[in-house]
Amino acid sequence: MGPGTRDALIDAAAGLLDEGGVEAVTLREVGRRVGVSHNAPYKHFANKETLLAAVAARELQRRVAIPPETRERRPSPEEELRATMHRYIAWAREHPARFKLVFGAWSVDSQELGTAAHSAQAQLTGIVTAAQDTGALPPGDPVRLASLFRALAHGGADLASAGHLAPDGKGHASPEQLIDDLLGYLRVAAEAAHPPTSRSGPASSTSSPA
Amino acid sequence: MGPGTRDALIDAAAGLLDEGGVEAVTLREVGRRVGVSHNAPYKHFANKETLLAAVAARELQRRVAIPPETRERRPSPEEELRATMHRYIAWAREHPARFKLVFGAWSVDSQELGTAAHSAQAQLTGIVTAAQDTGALPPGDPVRLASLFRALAHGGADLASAGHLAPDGKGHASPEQLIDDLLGYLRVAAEAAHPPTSRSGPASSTSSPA
DNA sequence: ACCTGAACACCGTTCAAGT
DNA sequence: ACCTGAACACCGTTCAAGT
Repeated sequence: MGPGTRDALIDAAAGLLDEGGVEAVTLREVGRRVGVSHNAPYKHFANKETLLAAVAARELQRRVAIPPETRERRPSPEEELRATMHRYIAWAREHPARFKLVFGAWSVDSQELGTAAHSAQAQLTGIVTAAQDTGALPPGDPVRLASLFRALAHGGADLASAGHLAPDGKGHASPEQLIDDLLGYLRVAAEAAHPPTSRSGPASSTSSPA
Repeated sequence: MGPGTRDALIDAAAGLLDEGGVEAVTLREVGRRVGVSHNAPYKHFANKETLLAAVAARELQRRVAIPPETRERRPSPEEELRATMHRYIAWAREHPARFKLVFGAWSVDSQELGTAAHSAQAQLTGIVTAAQDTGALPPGDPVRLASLFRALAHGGADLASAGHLAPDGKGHASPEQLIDDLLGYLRVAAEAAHPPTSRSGPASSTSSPA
């Protein structure tokens, strides 16, 4: 069997996606690239949407399971949060078609997609909780705070990729800058919420988990 | 001529867009609804994308020029900003296909689309500046602060419309709540930036324009 | 269990005409 | 100036076969 026709089909679809966007992904061209007939894909996927869902699931799984080497030790949870959001934005900018596919409406509900998304969500929430413990973020529901970052990064990346962020062509506000701005405001808000002058030493000392 | 074939084509395309998303907009079905042949649209638009751009431009123009009656006097610029962002989110939720079309990549660069977008941007920046004057928002570049709100509202609406915001089906964070959260954090940051205890009376007194 | 070839209904777009 | 009808190349999907 060798590489497996199914994986080859997913590979070909992903390649077409990167080259020409989702509308360039054609079952006939996918079959052509793999070297099978134009309807061989129907023996592995129910239809075109199911094949696209498989591409999205693979992309999301790869992103969640980033090799630990590249996740170098960050100096603080706040910097890890910043780096995670910047990575998210860079991914959206470098692979806009994959980004739109993964976060588009999933007509078919793939189990793979759901669990991968949930895993990414949990990972981010963990970083947010750690950043709250160091005083970089204000207290409160970490899931909600994580959603705030995720929505900002998502919207910034989407607007930027469509050219709707900078108003006059000036580099007036990159999505990365917006993330940095939010981190700055939240640090100020966190310090106002529980000032570090209260009783103990430096606020960045490790505290007990929430 | 009556209503004009061109406008009728745009109407039909908008109707199909609302009913079945962008992939339901077909030049042949548009012609069918208007009662002309399947390629009569080519006498009014260069191609399908140009017709879609006209639909997007009309939608954006309508949104920018909201009848002043509905823009009731808000008690403060902060509340006007909140209402503007909530309106944006409600629009995205009620008309997801129009939302995606307007903010998708514009392959054809329509002059109409550009100026309407610029006008919406300027309108939002004005509200932000007013909110800064009342001390509800921290000082700094108002264009950048407006981009922060716009990116958050956009991302929240997009994630919510695709079902990617609430992690467990719980109503854990609506886009509107995220906007409210951001407004709360920015108010705290604004008060920390220039505390109202400095010299003058209540911070909400009208000041000179920026 | 996997693949092929013909076929169907649908598209976007072009072109030669019509009035 | 606006519209029509035929035609072309392309799709997604189905079906009857093949091994």
